[in-house]
Amino acid sequence: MSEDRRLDVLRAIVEDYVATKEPVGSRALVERHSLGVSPATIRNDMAALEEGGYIAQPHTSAGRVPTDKGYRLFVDQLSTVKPLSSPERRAIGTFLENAQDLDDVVDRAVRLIAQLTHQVAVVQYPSLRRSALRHVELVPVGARHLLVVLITDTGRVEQRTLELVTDLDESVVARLRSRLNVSAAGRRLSELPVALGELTDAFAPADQALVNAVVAVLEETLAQESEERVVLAGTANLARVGSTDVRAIGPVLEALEEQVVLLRLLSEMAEDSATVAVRIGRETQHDGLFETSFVTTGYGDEGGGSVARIGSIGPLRMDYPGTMSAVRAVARYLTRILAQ
Amino acid sequence: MSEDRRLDVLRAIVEDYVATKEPVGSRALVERHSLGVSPATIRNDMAALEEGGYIAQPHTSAGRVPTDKGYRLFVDQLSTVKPLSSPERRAIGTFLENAQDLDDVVDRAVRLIAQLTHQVAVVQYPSLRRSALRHVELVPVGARHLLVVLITDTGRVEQRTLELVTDLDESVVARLRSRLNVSAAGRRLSELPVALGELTDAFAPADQALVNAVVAVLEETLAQESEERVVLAGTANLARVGSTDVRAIGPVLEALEEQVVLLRLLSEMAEDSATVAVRIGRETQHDGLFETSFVTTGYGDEGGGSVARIGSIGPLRMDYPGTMSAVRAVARYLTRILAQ
DNA sequence: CATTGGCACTCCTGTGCGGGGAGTGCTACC
DNA sequence: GGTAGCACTCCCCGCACAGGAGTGCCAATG
Repeated sequence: MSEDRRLDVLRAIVEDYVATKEPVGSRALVERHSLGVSPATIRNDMAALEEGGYIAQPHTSAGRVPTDKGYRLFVDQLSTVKPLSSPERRAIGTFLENAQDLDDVVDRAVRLIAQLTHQVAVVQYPSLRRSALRHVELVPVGARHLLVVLITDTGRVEQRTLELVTDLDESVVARLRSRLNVSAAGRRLSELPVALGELTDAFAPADQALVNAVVAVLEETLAQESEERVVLAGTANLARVGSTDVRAIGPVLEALEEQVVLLRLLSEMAEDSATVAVRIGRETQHDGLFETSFVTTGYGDEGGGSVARIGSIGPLRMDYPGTMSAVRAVARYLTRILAQ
Repeated sequence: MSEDRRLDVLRAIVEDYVATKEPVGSRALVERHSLGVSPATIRNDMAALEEGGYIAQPHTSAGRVPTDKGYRLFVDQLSTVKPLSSPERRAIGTFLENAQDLDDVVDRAVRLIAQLTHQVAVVQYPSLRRSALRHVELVPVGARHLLVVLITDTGRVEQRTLELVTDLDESVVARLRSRLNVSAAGRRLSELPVALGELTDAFAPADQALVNAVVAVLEETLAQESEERVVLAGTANLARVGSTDVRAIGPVLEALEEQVVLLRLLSEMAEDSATVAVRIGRETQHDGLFETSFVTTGYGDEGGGSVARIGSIGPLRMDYPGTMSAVRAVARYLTRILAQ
């Protein structure tokens, strides 16, 4: 029994099942793929694959369906990259080119992925900690409130309101503003604490409370993991005809609304060595996503690490090669756009 | 035949149908509500109600179900306000109190509505045009790009990038910034064009291009209807058990992703005279929402007009009184929070 | 004249049954 | 190892049938 053919059979099963959404039998397999052997032979291979846990049958005398393990093998070794069609490439380019600001870019990107993959798209905003600071603005609001606005090189804007115990002195605020921008601009947010450390000493004791409060807000803002934002699109694709029934999509929607779940997955996948990371079924480690797969990749590369991730979530029986190449293509364009 | 009782019957039908999700027959009606008459009498009333288009039967020999028109009558005349339980009130207060900034407030509010109504929640960001300007910031980015940041009194922050044909002169930028803030701060954005009109004259001819560009960006930003943002939560509630089947929720999700549809509805409903506006079924004028109802109300009152709207979308057979009071309660708290 | 009890009628729903078909596993054979 | 044949399993589909809920109508009544 040839080992190679057995893998061919697995690949054929995955492809057919993805295409037809129905368990695939030995006869259909030899008819649709020129394997050069008889159904009986395929049946032997299938028995071996089932023994190995790569495929399973929903019930006796039904065709076979890939298991999580089967998809995993397919993704790791059997799938070939599927290049996008040139109209698709062009569409990506023109669609993203015309964006106005960061919100717009993110919005367009997420819709684009949803449209290309016909699945749920996820785009993570550029991480605060990995961005560089462009500008800090302090805006007094009334006598005892100060609005702190951060602007990063990726175009992200964050704001915080600060409540003070003493009245504001506009000249102190102005000095602090210019100091902050001198010592902080251009730096990674993760390096900020060091840069801000000595700042306090430059001010009169009476004003140090203000300075410390502002510095604390800055540090707190960039430390907050929770400040990571993700945007979704294409959730309507979950309800496509022929998909699983209604009770299956409820838990998925719940999981997607729990941004915590998505953020955990995204950060875990950032550790993967592969450029395009894939989590299949139970690998997601989350109940609501046991029957879905998650394909992500980083964007906004800057000498190694990426600034955040984008991805697509779909059924176990998704078009892995197509999804992977779509996600990667959009990530490349995104990286290029953000570099400007 | 008493007209009053006929309305009682309609109310009972709506309430029972909402509670049981099943067509309600004449016998069940007399058993569950003490109407004091026999099923036969009720049947006569039902025939009249059906004649009037308020109820319908899915098929011969089934119970009756309210029509859009029936729900409308129920909402307009038959429902009584259902006050929230005091734990609910307290939960709203404490949940919203702890918000940090505008994004946080909006996020909490939308989740809160979703949780209270067990439906899809919608929160619209404070309208730019109806807000007052608190501060304008100009941040040079490189030599020929200028980041324009608007901060409103509702805490909303908007940004635009401006591309210039000449190099920036920092001193001109500084003068423009202070001028802008003097003449624009505290004003309604809708009044801005007037205030900005004469600004150009105060600058040297060489700098007027810059001034005009910035003014143009400001005007454009606040004119853009499309800049209205809405946030959703609770979409998983669409897939609750016992709800309509899977093909019914697809179109709804699509409609919800089309923010345009929501924005149109929200602005239409702002015209309604009632404080809490309701759109039932086909009244939404949108295919995807023909089997849903939309309950909204304004928040952030300022002498008449509200600053934006919040609402909840659910099935035709929703708990209208409960939804209406929940939405109204959250709006009140929101208004109070934003006033600070 | 509104109300009521009775009754025939309609139509949905659940269930059991049988045939057809797809697919498998096994065995004997090349 | 690969192949052909064959018996077996089990799903799916259509169908008939009984049960039941609910209605509409009619005649009787206060």
